[in-house]
Amino acid sequence: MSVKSLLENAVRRAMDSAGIPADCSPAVTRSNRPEFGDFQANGAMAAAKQLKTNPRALAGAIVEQLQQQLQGQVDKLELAGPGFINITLSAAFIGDQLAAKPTPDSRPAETVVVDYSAPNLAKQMHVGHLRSTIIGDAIARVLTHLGDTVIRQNHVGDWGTQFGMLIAELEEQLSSGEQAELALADLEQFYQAAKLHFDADPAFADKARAYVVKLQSGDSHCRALWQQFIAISIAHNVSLYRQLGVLLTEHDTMAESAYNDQLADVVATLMKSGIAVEDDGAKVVFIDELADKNGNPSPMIIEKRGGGYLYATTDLAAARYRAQVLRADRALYFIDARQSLHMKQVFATARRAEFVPATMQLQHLAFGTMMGADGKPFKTRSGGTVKLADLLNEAIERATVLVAEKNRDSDISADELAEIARKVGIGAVKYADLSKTRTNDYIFDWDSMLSFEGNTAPYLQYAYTRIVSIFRRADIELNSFAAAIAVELPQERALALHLLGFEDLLAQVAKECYPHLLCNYLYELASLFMSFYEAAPMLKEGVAPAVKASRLALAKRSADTLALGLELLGIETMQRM
RNA sequence: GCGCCCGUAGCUCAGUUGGAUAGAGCAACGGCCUUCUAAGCCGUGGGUCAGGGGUUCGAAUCCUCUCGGGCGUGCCA
Repeated sequence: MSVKSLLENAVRRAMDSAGIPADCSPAVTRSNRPEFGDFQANGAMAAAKQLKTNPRALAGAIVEQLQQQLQGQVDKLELAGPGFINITLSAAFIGDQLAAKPTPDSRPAETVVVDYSAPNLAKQMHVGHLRSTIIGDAIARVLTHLGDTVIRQNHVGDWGTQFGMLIAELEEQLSSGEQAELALADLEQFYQAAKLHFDADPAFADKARAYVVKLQSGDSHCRALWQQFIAISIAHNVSLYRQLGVLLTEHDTMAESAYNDQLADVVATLMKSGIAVEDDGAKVVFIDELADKNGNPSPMIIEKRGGGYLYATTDLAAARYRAQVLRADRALYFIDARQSLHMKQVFATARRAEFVPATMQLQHLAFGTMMGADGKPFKTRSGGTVKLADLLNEAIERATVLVAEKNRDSDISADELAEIARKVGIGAVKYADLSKTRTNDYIFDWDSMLSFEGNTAPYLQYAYTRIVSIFRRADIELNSFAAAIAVELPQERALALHLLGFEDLLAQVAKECYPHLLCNYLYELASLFMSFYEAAPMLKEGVAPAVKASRLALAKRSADTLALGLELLGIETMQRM
């Protein structure tokens, strides 16, 4: 159990003894100033308000109980201000807690569907897909680490009207002797070519329209062309996922088209139960929960006038599949914030139709848009969308220059430098995204993410290599090292207490799906380690053996936490840089 | 019109179910390398938390209004 949970339990028991109702939180947090101890419990004040009694007296009663409960674990319990309880732990207790293996608080394992990335297969992946892909992957990793059964679902777009045009184009290029892989080597170019063709040649445009219909009615020729197109497009994406260090594979693909044969049933079910009604020729669900202030319910069309389904229909089928076939306890949707209304509509309808049980959680984890330095959506100089592949290549190129500069006099081989640059470049791009609050727009800026200073991936990677370097120099095996920890210096204490909060932090990330919390934690950890490193020599002359061992143990614990934290973010570490 | 989100230092961003004197980084300025990687550390300056009103022991945080910005809003996804 974490130190914080332990304190929360103790304070809660003390609150029981003081006659405080069970719904009052102990409100234990880390103290924000050293003079207020290590932790503070602020729950007495809120409880006093509810009970209409004197907060300081109530806090005093809690402190009295706590004195007995925390015997030996704390050095000092202080009553301050209107009813703050300041807790200073004993150094021995901190050392013992650090020596104990970090065990997560018991948390019931769940089956969690994580829906992320979801590019449209008609085109090459671009920066617009980056946030969903990176953030979703990080959360999937965290949940897996905490013991959940994670089912990744890459809900790729493979069924729009544009596919008629694309397969008609593909057919034509194949008939002129082109190989499919070559024709589709650059999807963006292929799309442009098809579009030009479509606009310039009426006969081709007619064929394209006809092919949409044929494809959707199961024509085998069109279907074969389409499958060829889809397979190559997915292969492109998977290779990008590899380069990005994202765990998605082709097996996680669950395309829109996979639900085609269920759409009629979704609509029929909703019509039959009266949840959907015919309106102006279309089949529509009117959602009262989302009504505006004038009482107009929010409409969601699930079948167009004259037939044809929409993405709402597909999303309803997917929600049902995730509940009834995948048996998920929780489904997470990492989708752009602009689709908030749509997600609310789908969730409300899926629940009302009992496609998903009331016990299953549906969460839309929205994120903002990636902006350029000018505060407008991130584009190339000529105003086009930035391809993901180009972005990653540029990141590595930029990192290569920087890494080479820093290692002008080092004996690291060219191959290893290239590997370092790759990890630094990719890590920088991912971290820049992960470290901003998910729900806000964020500004993409090469210089700040690769500046190697401040809250960046390179800083964290550097902190890690610095620790590895200590052990290498001392010729001690990092992985197997163990020693008792005795915290003495303030820098040791601060680092130790921060390390003890890791499990709590992960639990919070799993619950709220905010990777930036983990980033902030790791950045603070690295900063605290750097300060500790300056203040607490390990290998230098005159350091007593027990002190040296203790500090090395703290360093090891820091390295392990950094490495694990970065891994959960999907960011690679290295032995030196 | 209606709905959702946002507004914190010059810039980029944190800020926990309301907690004590609102924090980092960059940029600026000043220190620290014959001693574990200076991609670092220590320090200084910098704030009408968009604005008004309210709730209370206490508000960046909750309520309300105003201003400013973004996005969405019946047959694309």
